Amino acid sequence: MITQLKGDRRRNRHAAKTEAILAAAWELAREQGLAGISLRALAARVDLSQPSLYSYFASKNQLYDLMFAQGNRQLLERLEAIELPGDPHDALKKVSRELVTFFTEDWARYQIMNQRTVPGFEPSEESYDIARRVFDWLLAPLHLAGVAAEAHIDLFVALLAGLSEAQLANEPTGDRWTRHVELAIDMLLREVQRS
Amino acid sequence: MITQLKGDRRRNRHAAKTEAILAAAWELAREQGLAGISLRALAARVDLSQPSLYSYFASKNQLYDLMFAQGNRQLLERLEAIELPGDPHDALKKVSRELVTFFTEDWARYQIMNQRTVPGFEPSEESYDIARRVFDWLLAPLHLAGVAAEAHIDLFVALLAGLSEAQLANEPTGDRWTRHVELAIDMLLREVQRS
DNA sequence: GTCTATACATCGATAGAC
DNA sequence: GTCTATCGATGTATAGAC
Repeated sequence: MITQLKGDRRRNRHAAKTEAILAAAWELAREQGLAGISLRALAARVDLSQPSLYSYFASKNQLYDLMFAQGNRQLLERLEAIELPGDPHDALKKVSRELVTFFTEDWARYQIMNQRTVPGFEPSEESYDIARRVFDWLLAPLHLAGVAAEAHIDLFVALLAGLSEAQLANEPTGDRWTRHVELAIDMLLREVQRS
Repeated sequence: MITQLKGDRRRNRHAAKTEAILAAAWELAREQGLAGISLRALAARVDLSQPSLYSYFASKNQLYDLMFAQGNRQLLERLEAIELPGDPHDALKKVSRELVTFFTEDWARYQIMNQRTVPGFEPSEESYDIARRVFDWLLAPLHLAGVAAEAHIDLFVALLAGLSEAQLANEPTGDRWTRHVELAIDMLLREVQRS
């Protein structure tokens, strides 16, 4: 029983430290780019020696995997917190706005979630499952708004990714592209109705 | 006169070797990712010692800059080679198809041209000028098709970038996203006409 | 121009002591 | 778990012979 409690405490300490390391990794990624994370700099930020990091993840790629999973978990949380308007078109617009806001508020997070930018990195099955859950969640408001054909869903994905990426690549802090989200959804919904 | 010819020959040899180095760099980038280019591996591919590369560019970032410029020059060439249909809508579709084909046929090229993926790299003024010339070239078929408002031009950019990137990130060899290029342009042109 | 040789700092990763 | 020490590879750069 005491051993059990001790085990729990150890697990909690370990999890808390892992959280702190991840937070520092996001900081570094925002400052230096995703590929610019160095394990020595990361260790220094959390008062560990560089080899000690390997008690928390087995390789740099696994650190990226943790970040990928965390990004997708954050997005799922944000989506589930939305209060959806009754009108399906308005609901889809609100979801789209949230998506683009989420993506453009952290360039490093967008990179790891949506681009293939780190040479050797592939998300693990478990982490990719979370990304799948995000996509599945999106299907409900899409279907309610009449966006059900694969072509239209793919256009939806391309539109939001394109607006987010153009914003991030050309003008990280402005809204020249993201302000067109609602216009883009209107356009897509008219296309859906036409067909 | 003879000296002149000799100088020309030397310049030609130098330019030819630079071409070969660039070609090898593209190969490496396609295999290992843009950031995965190592100067030692690059030198080995063109039968040079690593320090000898410095006779052709002053730093790795300048190599990236040469690649950025070459990618944009290739795109401009491809665009100028298009035989444009008389109908402005068809013309814009043909241009869009060419753009998406160009982007999706080489992931490394897309990365350096459109993403901010290499930590320290910024294109030089001269190289960025070529990118500007590409954009300026695109304005003509866009205007002819009635796409003149900034919002609509930005939507055009976002649509093509989004389709290209979704294709490259999720299914590098297929056409699940790129096949919707013409549909996307139809959709955009209807939006333009409406307003 | 090109080479060999060498230097320095940095990187991810591992071995082994405690 | 954490450390020190170390490994091999990297990018960058220079010296000096040919």
